[in-house]
Amino acid sequence: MARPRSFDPDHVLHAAERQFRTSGYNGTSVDDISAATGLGRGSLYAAFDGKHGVLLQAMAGYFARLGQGPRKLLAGPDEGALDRLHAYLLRAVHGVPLAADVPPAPDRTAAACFAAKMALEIGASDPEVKRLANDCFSVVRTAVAECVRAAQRNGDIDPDADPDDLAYLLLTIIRGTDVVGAYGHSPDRLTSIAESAFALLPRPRHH
Amino acid sequence: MARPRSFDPDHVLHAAERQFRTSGYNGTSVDDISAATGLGRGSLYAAFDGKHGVLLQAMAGYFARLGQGPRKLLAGPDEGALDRLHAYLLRAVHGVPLAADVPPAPDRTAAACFAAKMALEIGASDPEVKRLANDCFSVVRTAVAECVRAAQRNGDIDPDADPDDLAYLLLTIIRGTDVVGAYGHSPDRLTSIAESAFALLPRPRHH
DNA sequence: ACCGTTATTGACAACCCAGTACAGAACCAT
DNA sequence: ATGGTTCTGTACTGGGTTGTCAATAACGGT
Repeated sequence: MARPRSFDPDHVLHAAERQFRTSGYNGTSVDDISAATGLGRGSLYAAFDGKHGVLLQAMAGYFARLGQGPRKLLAGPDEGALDRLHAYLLRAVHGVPLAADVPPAPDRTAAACFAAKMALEIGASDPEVKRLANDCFSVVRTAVAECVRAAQRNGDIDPDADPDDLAYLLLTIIRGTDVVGAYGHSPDRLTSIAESAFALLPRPRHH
Repeated sequence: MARPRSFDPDHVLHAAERQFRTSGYNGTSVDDISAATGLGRGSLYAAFDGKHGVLLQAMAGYFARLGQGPRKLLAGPDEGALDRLHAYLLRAVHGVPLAADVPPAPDRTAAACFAAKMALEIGASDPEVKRLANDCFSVVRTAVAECVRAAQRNGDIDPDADPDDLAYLLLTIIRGTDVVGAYGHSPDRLTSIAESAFALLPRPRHH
C-alpha cells in the first residue's frame, strides 16, 4: 500500500562496512556512505538512523556472519575435530568474508576483523560498539574452546591443557594476524604463522 | 639570541600520543591536542607542522622507545635467553610504557601498540604511518628472533624450529593481546595468555 | 638598555560535516 | 484512475574543523 524500498539493506550494509573498514568510522562522512551505497542522505537516515545507526547495523550483520563461520566449521564429531581446528585457523587468518558467496577480501587491509577495528577506534567512547566487539570475540572463543574439547576427547590434544586457555590464545593469534597481516605481510606469511601456531598445539604424549 | 621555547617537546609529544591513543587520529581535533599539551594552535603548527606532523613525530618517538625495550630486555648471553624471552613476553602483553620512568599505562585500552592502532585507523591512506608501523613490527620481530636463536644455541628451544617463524608468531600474539586486551579482559587473562604461549614453545626433546 | 630573532597567543576565514526539513516520486489497494 | 503511504533526493542550517595571520611577549648578544 506504500512505496517499497528500492534497495537491498544487506547490500547497503556491506558497502557501508567496506567503507568503514577502509576509512575508519571517523574517517568516513555520511556523503562517503551515500556515494558508496548509492542511497541519498534522507534514505540513510530513514532506514538506518544515520551514520551511527549504519555502523551498528553493519556490525550486527558482521556478527551474524562471523558466528556462522566458526560454528559451521568447528562443530561436529570428536573425530576430526583437530582437522577442523586446523582448517578454521588457516581460514580465519585470511579474514572474514563479506558474504557467503563473496571471496574473503579484495586486499588484506580491509579484511581485518571489522568489529575489532571499530572497537579499537571508537570503542573506548562507544559502549555499544565495545559490546558488539566483545560478542564477536566470545562467539569465536567459545566455538574454538568447544572444538578443543572435542579434540581432547578424541585424544588429539593433551587432556591436561586448559581448553579455555588455548581458545584465548588462538583467538589472540587470529586477532594478531589481523594487525600484522593488515600491512606489508603476504598471505603466505599469515598461513605460515597459522601453521606454526597449529604445530605448537600440545599433543598428548603417547606412551 | 632569540626567545627559547617554553615547553619540552617530548612532554608535548607524550601528551599528544595519549590523546591519539584514546580518541584515535580522526577523533582528536587540533583543539584537543592544544588542550592536552597546553600549547596554542600557532605553536603546534610552528613546532610540529600541525596535526599530522604531531602524529608523525609522536610515532617516531614511540618507535625509539619501542626499539629500546626489546633490545635491552632480549639482548644478552645465550644462557638465560629463554628467561629473557619469558620476561619480555609477560611485559609486552601489558603495553609499551610512555616513558622509561612512567608506568606502562593507566588503562589497558590506551596501552595497545600506538603504531598498530594508528596504522589500523589511517595506515591504508597514509603511507608514512604505514611505514612507521612496519618499522615498529620489524624491530620487535628481529629482536625476538635473535633471542630465540640464542635460546636455541643454549639448548632451550628445539633447534629444528625456524626462529623467524617463531618470532612472527610471538609478534602476532603480542599484537593480538593488544586487541583482545583492549576491551573487557583483565590483566590476569593477558598474563595467562602469555604464559600459555610461552609454555607451548617447542622445547628440545631430551634423550 | 636596546634590538633582532624567535616563540606565543588569539582571532579569523574558508571549509567540511551531521542531521533535518521539505518537495517530489513510486507504489499498491481500492 | 485515484489517494494514501512510504521512499528518495536535495537544499539548508548550525556547529565544528583546519590552517593561517598579525600582534605581542620573551630572550640574548651587543
